[in-house]
Amino acid sequence: MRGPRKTKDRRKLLGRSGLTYAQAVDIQLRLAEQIVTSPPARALSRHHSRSWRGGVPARRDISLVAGADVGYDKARGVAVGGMVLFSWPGLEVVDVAAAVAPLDFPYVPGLLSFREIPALELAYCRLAGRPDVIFCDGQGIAHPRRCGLASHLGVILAVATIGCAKSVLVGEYDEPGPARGEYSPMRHDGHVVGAALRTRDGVKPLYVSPGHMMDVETALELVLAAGSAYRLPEPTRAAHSLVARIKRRL
DNA sequence: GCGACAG
DNA sequence: ATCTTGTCGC
Repeated sequence: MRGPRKTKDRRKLLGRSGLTYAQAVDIQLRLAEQIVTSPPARALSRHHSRSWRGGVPARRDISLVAGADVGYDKARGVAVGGMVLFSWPGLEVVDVAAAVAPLDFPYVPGLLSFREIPALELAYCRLAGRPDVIFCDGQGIAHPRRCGLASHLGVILAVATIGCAKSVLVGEYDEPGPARGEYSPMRHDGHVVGAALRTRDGVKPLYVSPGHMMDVETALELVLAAGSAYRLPEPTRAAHSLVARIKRRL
């Protein structure tokens, strides 16, 4: 017997999660119905409450943001979740939190959230403050069932989220222009589910999609305002390095 | 049946 | 994601 055995049995339990593929899919379908597609406190901000401080757009409805990421320790069979809290729009680190959780769910395309959310939820609870928006490493609604990691996390935590993926899961798009800020919509099933955004000149685009309490335009605006030195927004980048740091200490 | 497939 | 140093390019 050789080659990667597929998880074709939708009735077979996935890892030690106690969930079958079919059950996980049902959960996503229910979560997707709870996704709010408009940004938080929209009436208070929007075009008029915007001001500029240090070149970063400020919004009255956002004073704290967070970056989230997860890393794995295959040997120990655990997932390390990390969250970094930032002031907004100043982008100063306010707090960091990490958590280790058992890795009981396998990596299955389309079901990533079940594998990473346990560690993220725990790290979130350990955070000193409550972010108004969380930048996640993965898809939001740019997902087969409109329930990627960012959407799933946003709904269960009741927090606005944005999916910042390094590669595509689903959706078609035209290559955006080469300059930072240029983007092109990603479509799936006849819907715009996100956008391929050039966060740095001449670099591979970042795939941005709304998670929860978010829309594409606001997501793009916030991602661009959350960093310009690297392809990934600062919050997500900080969370990634935090996780890497924690993993070494194990 | 043949590819594609977040992290 | 993870295994891993140096190296080619702007």
